[in-house]
Amino acid sequence: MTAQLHTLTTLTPRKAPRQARSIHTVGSILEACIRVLSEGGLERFTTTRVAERAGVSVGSLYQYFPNKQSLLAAVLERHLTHVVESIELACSSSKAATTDAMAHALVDAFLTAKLKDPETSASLYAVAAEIGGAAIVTRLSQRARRAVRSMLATASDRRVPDSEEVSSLVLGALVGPVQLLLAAKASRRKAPLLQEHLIAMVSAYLHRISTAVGHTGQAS
Amino acid sequence: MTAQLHTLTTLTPRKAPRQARSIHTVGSILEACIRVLSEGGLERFTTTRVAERAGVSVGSLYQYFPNKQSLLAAVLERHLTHVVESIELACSSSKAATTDAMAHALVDAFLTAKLKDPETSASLYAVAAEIGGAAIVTRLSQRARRAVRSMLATASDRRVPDSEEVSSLVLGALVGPVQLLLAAKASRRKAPLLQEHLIAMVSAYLHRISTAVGHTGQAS
Amino acid sequence: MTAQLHTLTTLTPRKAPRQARSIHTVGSILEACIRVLSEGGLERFTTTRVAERAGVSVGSLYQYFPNKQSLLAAVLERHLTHVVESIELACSSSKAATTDAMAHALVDAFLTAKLKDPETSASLYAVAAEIGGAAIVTRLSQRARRAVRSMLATASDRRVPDSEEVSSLVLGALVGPVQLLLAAKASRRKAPLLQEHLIAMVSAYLHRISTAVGHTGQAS
Amino acid sequence: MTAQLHTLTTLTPRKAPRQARSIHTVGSILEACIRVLSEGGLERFTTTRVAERAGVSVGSLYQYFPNKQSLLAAVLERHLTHVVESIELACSSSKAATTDAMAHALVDAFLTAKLKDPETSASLYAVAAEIGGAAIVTRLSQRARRAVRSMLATASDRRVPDSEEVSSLVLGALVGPVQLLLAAKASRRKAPLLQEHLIAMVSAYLHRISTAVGHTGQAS
DNA sequence: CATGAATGAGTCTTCATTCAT
DNA sequence: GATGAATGAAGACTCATTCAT
Repeated sequence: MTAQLHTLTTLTPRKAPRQARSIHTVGSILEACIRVLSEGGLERFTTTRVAERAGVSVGSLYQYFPNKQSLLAAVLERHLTHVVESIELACSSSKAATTDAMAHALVDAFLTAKLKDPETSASLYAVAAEIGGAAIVTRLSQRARRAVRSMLATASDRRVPDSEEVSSLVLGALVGPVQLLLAAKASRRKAPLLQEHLIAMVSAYLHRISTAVGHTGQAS
Repeated sequence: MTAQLHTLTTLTPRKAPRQARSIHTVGSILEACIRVLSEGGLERFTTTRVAERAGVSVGSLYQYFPNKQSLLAAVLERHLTHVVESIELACSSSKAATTDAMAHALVDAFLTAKLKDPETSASLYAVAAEIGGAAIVTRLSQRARRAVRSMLATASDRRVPDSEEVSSLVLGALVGPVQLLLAAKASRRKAPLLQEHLIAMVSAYLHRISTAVGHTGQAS
Repeated sequence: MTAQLHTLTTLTPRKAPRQARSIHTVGSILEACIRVLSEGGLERFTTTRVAERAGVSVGSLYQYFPNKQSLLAAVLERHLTHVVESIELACSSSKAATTDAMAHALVDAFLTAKLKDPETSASLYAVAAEIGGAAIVTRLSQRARRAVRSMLATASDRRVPDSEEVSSLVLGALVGPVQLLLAAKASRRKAPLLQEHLIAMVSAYLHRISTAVGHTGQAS
Repeated sequence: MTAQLHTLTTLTPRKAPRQARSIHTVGSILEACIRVLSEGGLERFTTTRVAERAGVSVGSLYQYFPNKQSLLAAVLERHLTHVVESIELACSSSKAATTDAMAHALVDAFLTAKLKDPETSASLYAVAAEIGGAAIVTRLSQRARRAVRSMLATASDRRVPDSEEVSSLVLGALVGPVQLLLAAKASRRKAPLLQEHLIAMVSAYLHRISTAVGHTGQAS
């Protein structure tokens, strides 16, 4: 944890791996990051340990990542990107659906993405809370918000007010409960029940803030 | 960030400060922790710096706290305890109220407690995500859940199903959006709008999962 | 040899040693620097080795010197300051003397200072040639030039043109031969002969560029 | 700056480049050394960087030079050899001339060689001060001394005592001032003035230590 | 022969913790 | 009890050198 981590050094990978061997190396390094992170948290996350776990030398690690911070950034980015892409997919697939269907699709996508590898998700919270992590979170959550917002604008049954607040809140309402669940390490078992309630909550919220449209719509 | 932090040494303060001077010392140390944390994050959090900021020597610091980890634990505990107590107060004050009033009171209490000192709240997320932090979070969130749950059982207008899930979800739904807000460092400005939406969401959710009771109940 | 050494970090000692113990520590660290430098040159000069030789821990070393570079700077500065002060003393003592006496005093002072501890002098050439070293050399050689210049202005027998060039050249003419001598590791033995020739050279040079004054002056 | 540099492995190029391509490669590597040295000093001098700048792979570099040290040795040797050859040429051209002419020719040759590429000269001082460098300097300065000595023996106007000391001093008197000039980075501008003074000094010195010969000799 | 990915010993530097004063 | 100098284990990162392709 030297001072350099705070200076705005490049966090992007040092060289794009072209050769098959390189790709494999980078891949196993990122895998190792996750493993090391799950095992001992951010505190036990050292470049040496990552290299060991990845089966490469520290030197090789530094050939692809300029510093420790960039490793964490890469892992976090990869994970969040996956989650956001799931959300984006769900959102674009649910365009012109009812708000209930949207709530269902969104919750489904988020839970599936987040709980597929609970260990990874859980261990990345610490990374997200770090100095460099916040920026990544902010950037990607914005992408997710945009997706949600443009989906909501197409709801077939109701007119949802088009505000930044709504998508923020919907996503936040998903993030919070899941985080608490993961912190308690009781993920798998409780997931189905959580899903049901989350859908209820999002759906109810959307009803509450929107107005019915079409021939047979009714207010909440 | 050395290994010592992981050995499960005592995290509780070394001695209960009885004398006035001691109480003051401990207080200023904890204040210093917050300041150091806000300034440089967990990464720049060192015992030396805390002692400096607190105006005491490292030696004295170690007289009251057995190790660095215990400092962080104490700060996190103090903060979360304050938040939970606010929630408990709101919950006990709102017993026998309507679910809408409950939603209002709960959101109010939580937002007030969390956004009073946004810097502190924000910097403690990293601490909470650390290995030792999760336990504290889990423990105190349980206390909060219990408070919410027993409040909901007394709702005057509706019968809310008495499940662990509901209180978890309600709290989670508060935690998530606030965390995203704090991460984006846009706390103060957006707070009122967030409050309104959070109340709407919680209230709508409680309506959705509950059934009306009494002479003038109506379905959601 | 990490990148930090190039950034203009503070090279001044970290804290002024007040207590007796501290003074001793700083002293032994500087002594150790010299020893390490003589033994293995700049290349083998590592903070660990210096600490070892000084009989202190690396941590202590870093309590007094912010980084490796500052150690080198301190040693070089100390050595050159000593040499310059010898020169200044000789110059002020020889004011109003003849140019021959001046040449004699100057050469004497310089040789004595430089050859008292030949190992130290020799090992510091590498340090002087380093990035940070050049600045120190330039600064202190300027001080020496000023001393020489103001001495020459007072010559009793001749009028020496008052130019920057002259003092530069005189000093340079001392530095060069001594450096070659030290590089050849044949210092002690050849010193007396060198001294004689250096005096001859400086004296002849001063005669050549100056004009006689007083009742019986004659041109060179 | 690792330990390997000290093991006394061969410092001579690995194979004599016979083929045109090899010659070119070696040449560009040495050029690259100079550039790298000028840019970042000895500290930033790495084999990777040299290879990069030379447009060859590290592997190729190691085909021609057994280790990093040998690169530095080669560059220093090349530079000093050039300087010495200039001196030798001047000395052999000035045989049987007057001491004044000799002084003039010598100073001219030295300054021209040293100040042609001031950056190179300046950056090589650090190399010369390194462990391996001293030997090269000593060896080549001996060659220069020999040239000067045998020139002085043929002076037409004066009888210069034939001692090792004299040539040492004359050369040292050139080296010192030039080094100080280069360290101050004020090379070009001050060069003419320095030249004049150096000639005056060397010439005056030679007069002082020699005796006039022939029909029209006069004392100093 | 050329390449450049991989290696890992070795460096600097920090910081939690202790303990003599 | 208070102090803060001393400790040294541990971590991030570099770079000379090798060798499989």
